Order: sequence, then C-alpha cells, then structure tokens
Amino acid sequence: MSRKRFLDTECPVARALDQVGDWWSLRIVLQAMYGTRRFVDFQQQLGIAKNILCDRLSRLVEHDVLRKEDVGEHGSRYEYRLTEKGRDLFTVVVALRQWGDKWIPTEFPPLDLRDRENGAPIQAVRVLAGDGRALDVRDVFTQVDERQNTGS
Amino acid sequence: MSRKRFLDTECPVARALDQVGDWWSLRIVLQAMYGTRRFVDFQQQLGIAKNILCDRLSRLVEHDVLRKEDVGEHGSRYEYRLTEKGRDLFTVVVALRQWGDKWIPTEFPPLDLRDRENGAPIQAVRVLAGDGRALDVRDVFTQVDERQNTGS
DNA sequence: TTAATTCGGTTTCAAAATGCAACTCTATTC
DNA sequence: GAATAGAGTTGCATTTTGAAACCGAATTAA
Repeated sequence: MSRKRFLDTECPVARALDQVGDWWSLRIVLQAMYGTRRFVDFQQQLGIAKNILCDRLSRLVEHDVLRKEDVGEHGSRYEYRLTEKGRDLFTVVVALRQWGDKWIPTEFPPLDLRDRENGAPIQAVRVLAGDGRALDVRDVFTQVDERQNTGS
Repeated sequence: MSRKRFLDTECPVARALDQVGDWWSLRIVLQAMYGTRRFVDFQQQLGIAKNILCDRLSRLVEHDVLRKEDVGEHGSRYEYRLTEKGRDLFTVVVALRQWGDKWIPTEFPPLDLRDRENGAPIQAVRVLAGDGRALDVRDVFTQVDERQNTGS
C-alpha cells in the first residue's frame, strides 16, 4: 500500500503535514528562507539525493509553496523561490527552531534570530489569547459543535 | 543507505525535525494533545499500522516527548502522555494548524481554537520583535558570527 | 469456569520510498 | 573544441511502510 496521505481531512494540521510534513520539505523551505534558490545549492546544503530533491521541489511547486522561475535566457537555469504561502511558514519554522533550541541543546550556542531593524533578539513565539495572555495546550478547546470529533 | 538523520547539526530546526519531523510523529503528538493516551486509540484515530505506531511511540518516549505510564495492576495496560517537552510543541502545532486553515481550505469550516477561560478565539501565532512588531521572514537575520553558515 | 475479547504488541511479507551512482542534455567557460 | 556546470533521469540496492496474521497476558461475557 502506498503511504497514507491526508488530503481532505477536517483537521488542518493533517492537511498542512500532507504538504510539508515529510522528511525533507520543511528543510527545503527553511533553506529557501536562508536565501537558497538553486537546485545544486539545495542539494549540497541539505545533502539530499538529487532525485528526491527533484520530487520534493516539484511537490512544493505544485502546492504553491515554491515558485519555479526560469532565469537565464533560454531555459536550463532555474530558481526556486518562496511564494507568500511558503513565506508564511515562517511562524512554523521559528516555533520549531525555538523548540529545538530549548529542548535539544548541543555544544553549539543557540543561533538566535534577530530583528533586522535594530539587531535585537526576537520574542519566543507563543499562542496568545484574544486579550494577550499566553496559553498552554490545556488552556484551549476546539469548537467542535455537533460534528463528532474525528481527527483534528 | 538508511534515511539521513540530523542529530548533531548546528541547526535547531533540523534537530527538531529529527525528533518529530517524520510522517507520523507530529500527528501522534497532536492526538495526544486532544487527550488520546492509549495505544489502540492512537491506532484507530490515526489509521496507522500497529508496527509503525509502536516504533513511533518508542521513539517519542526515547526523546522524552511522551512518557509511557503503566496503568492497571501488573503491567499490560499503558498510557502514553505528553511530557513538558511534548506539551511545548503546542506552539508548533497551532502554527501549523493556522497555516493549514489559511492556505489549504476545505469544505469544512476552520475548527478554531478557543480560550477555555472565556470561549473567545485565540490570536494568530506570530513572530514578534522585542518591541512587539510582527515580523516576516525578511525582517530577521541569524546571528552567525565568525562560524561559517553551514546549515541552520 | 470456560470462552471470547481487548490490549499492546511482534512477525512476515509485499509495496513504496530513499539513497547512490551513472548517465543525459543544454549552456557556458576555458 | 574540449571541459565543466546546472538540472535533471534512470537503474538498482537498501530501507521504510502498510496490511494482515499471530501472540501472550488480562479482562469481560456466558
């Protein structure tokens, strides 16, 4: 059987993971956020096999996370660039990064992100209530109404 | 060759993805956040094969994202519960959920999360500067200092 | 008090997915 | 004019995944 996909589920997390939840996609998006645009650069920086990279890039383009642009006069040179949808994964990536820094420390010092405006460190990403209180998983519930709570 | 892992990289995102970046782990964590604790329930709610579930649960326990608790008198009934590290993935999950709701809409209405305190919807998760401005991927840079920027 | 069922797995086996190396086909550079 | 680089394919071996069968302990049903 083929790998399970989660295209039409009611659960938005599952739908999101369906598009970027495989082993490589988010890493590719991350590299793109660092400015990588060329096939070879993705390949070298990530150490990913070319056929897999090819497949992932196509999938990301298909899902409108990346856009493939033809640079160079008559074909054969391309750039993969983030779309708005792709750029909007920034929050997810930063949340993951902060989680990694907090819970999987290494010998390396945490490479913190800084505000380009003034060089100051950014805040920790948090889930906030309407009134600005920081919320924990136990402080929220899902509006499930009459439908039964399958997934999501 | 076996699947590439990213255990000791300088990049915290890669380290995070190494622990929860496979096809199932974040889904399991999500279910756990919805209150699922038993093997069979994970299995049925996710539609995951038992051997894979078994493997993923062990990995998550090994990485201290879940804790395996022995309930029932002398073994043979267990519960998998989120640790603090696991609960702290809440931000990541909510960010993903909001991204999914925004960019991959379906016939289902977005199932919004609400504040248990007062039933009000929560805010969109955002990356904020020290002074509270919302930041985009282009508004930040990484403190890379003298080391070369490999990965991260 | 057996018998059936549930829980939490392990085993087996076929079908993907992955990684690697070699190869291709344009351009561009030496 | 030959060599190299970019962006992929193709073929093949290894891993991972998924489905279904099986298993042993404990719990429930008859």
